[in-house]
Amino acid sequence: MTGRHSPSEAARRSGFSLDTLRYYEKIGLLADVGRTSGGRRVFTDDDLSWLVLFRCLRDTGMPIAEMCRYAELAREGAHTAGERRALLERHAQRVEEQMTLLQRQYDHLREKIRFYDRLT
Amino acid sequence: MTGRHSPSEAARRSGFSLDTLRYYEKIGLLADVGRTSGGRRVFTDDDLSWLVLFRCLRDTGMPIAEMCRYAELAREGAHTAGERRALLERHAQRVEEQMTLLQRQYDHLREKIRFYDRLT
DNA sequence: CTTCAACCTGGAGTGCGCTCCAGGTCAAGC
DNA sequence: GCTTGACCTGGAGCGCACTCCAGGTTGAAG
Repeated sequence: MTGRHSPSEAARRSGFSLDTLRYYEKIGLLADVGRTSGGRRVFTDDDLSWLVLFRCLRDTGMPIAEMCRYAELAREGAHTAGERRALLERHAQRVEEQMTLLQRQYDHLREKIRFYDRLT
Repeated sequence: MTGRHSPSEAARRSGFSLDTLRYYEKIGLLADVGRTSGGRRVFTDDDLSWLVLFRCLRDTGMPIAEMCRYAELAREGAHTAGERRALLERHAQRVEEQMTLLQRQYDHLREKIRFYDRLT
């Protein structure tokens, strides 16, 4: 149940590269990653969940500094839950704006393509 | 009718900074920008249309190199219209994928926020 | 026991897209 | 004529998020 995953598996399942996983650990985004006796990383299911969240946040354009802030809050304990929620909510609102803009510019783009179609 | 616009106006209307406008000219994205006798840039309505298009392409994540390619094709004349259309179509398809991913990750994010709501 | 792919570390390098700066020029309003 | 703010050039610098590298270690399979 409590799965133990190799670096390459964590990379495959999260969509991050091995270098990125190491980088995320180095900057303190991913803390306390376990090791085998030989020094190799072991990712728990919990680590995997964090990576999936990071994937979500990165894909929606959150800067790494803000993900660090979120992770830090989580490490501070349950009493930061409100602040964490607020951070995510603010981000979600930015994403909504981003989606609106993207849709609008996509429409412009399609319009432009139709212009070429009328040309032929 | 054939408007002549100052750099600051072009910046305001396109959403690019003055430095970015100069940069776009330097790399050849925006070609043949007019000058006053004193050496100041004068942007035509046509230049403005290009800037609006670049704004659209940038907002949808097209790399500058690809915008250069597009602009170059346009300069080559009408016989490149098909290739230009294809370039925009490929880009539009990438944007669609981007929108799908963004929507999916936004849903995850909202789910995560609901998790905090159930906590209180 | 050997092999070899996966993994390790610290640190340097990369690509992108601007952004800033110094040191000057231009032109509209007083 | 003077001031002042917008503008000019060439080139350096920056922030972000990785990505790559050298040189070494580990551990499962045969």
